[in-house]
Amino acid sequence: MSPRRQANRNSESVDNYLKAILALGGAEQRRVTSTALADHLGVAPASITNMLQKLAAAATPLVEYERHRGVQLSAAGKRRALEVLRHHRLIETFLYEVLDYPIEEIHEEAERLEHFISERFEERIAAKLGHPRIDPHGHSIPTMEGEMALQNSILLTEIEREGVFTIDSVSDRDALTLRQLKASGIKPGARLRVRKKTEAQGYLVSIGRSSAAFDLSHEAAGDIRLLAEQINLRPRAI
Amino acid sequence: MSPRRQANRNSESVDNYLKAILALGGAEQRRVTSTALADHLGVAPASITNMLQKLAAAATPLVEYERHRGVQLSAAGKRRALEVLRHHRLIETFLYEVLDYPIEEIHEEAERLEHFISERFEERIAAKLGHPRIDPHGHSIPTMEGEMALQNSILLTEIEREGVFTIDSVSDRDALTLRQLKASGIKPGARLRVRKKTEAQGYLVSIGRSSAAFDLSHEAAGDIRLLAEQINLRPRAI
DNA sequence: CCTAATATTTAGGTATACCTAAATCATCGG
DNA sequence: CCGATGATTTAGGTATACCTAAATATTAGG
Repeated sequence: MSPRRQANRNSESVDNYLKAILALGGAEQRRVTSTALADHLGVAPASITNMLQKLAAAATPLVEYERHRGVQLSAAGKRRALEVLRHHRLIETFLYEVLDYPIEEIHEEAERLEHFISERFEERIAAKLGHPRIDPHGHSIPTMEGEMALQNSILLTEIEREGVFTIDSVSDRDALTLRQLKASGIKPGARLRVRKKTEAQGYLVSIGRSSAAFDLSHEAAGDIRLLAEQINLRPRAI
Repeated sequence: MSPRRQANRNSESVDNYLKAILALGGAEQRRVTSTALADHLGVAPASITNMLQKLAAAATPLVEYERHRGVQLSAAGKRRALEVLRHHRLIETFLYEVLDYPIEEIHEEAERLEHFISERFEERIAAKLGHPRIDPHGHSIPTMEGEMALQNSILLTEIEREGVFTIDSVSDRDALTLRQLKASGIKPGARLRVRKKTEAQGYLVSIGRSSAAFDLSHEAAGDIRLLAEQINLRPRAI
């Protein structure tokens, strides 16, 4: 009857800090600055400092933190961050595959629910989906053991030469952008021809075999990753 | 990016107060005392008073409250309470039907998730389930418009005469009790023969056509409701 | 009708997770 | 190498939702 949750579970806020540190630190687990976290989480820098001090001082510290030197996840923190990320991506896959959500709506729902589902729920939806390794955005889903496949892909914004690529993933950062990209046929697995950079740091691209080209803003291009292995480079720069 | 939720949504705590007032006030919406709420929610009586004052003083009050005279839901409070109850029962049905949860585990999971699902999630699982009106415990599910069918059933503990009854619902109040009742074949739709009251306010009953009788504690009997229409009364008291 | 027991409320305190304003630290350019 | 700028932290404050202890209101029994 008590409204309290299990004492061993982190709060939603703590989960979000851990996820943010994981995301901003990248695969190499770089130290993350307070400012970057403040930006990412939409919280005042002073609040970040407070929370990091608390997370570092806990009985089992979730982060390693030194004043003015940024923060990294501890083993326990990384474990939880990956668990929440697994929840997020499994829920997204479930909403898309089982509940027929439009792809641009799965992120927001998963963002809320990821903190509250039980181990059993996680296990059941994973089983229902056949233990998927990739979510509908093309992102890899960490395993139950906290392993995550490295993303062998590069950002569209890092492309220096014209060519034809396979789209690896499209970020769920912004629902509107995602909806627009979907409408243009830009989704994981699709073929993308990069024609040239536009004056405003954007890209002129076309999809599949179509020759109809359109512009991608720099921001939208930053949401698109291309499969590194299948890159078909052309000799001249764009 | 902000960790905050929509400002118009109640907190988990508020939802739980509203649900408790709905449950304790019964179909007739009787006034509910602070003590009853304190008991039900596992919270100190002083905390109840505090919360009720806040709920009553809100811009759109969720309850009507007078010092020392108990509390009732306002129209807005009742609307939200029924929405949360609908969420609870739809989620329970979904966990049971789609995710193959054992019945004694659906309550706890639904209790957490009911506060966090969106309208879209609610609508999608309802559609997937064919807009069910009864949950796996035999409880009726409020409609999207906030209508709930009256339960035309009586508590086993109110039975005064021996007879054969159809089980209408079995409460999800306690997972252990529910598991034990399930193991004895006590579930909605089953036939229950009530033989006699035992010395300790319990009941001697048997299931289906079986003549094997067993004891139900008074507490367990309080979790079982019997279909009022189909009651087959015997002439003598038990 | 009055008092004792019980129910309820008031008062004051805690932890979480935010905030703003002010102070301090780090680093880069001259 | 030293000060200005920007990054970060400290200090002090807010709201939510709980708590305990003390005060007060209600009700029921004699």
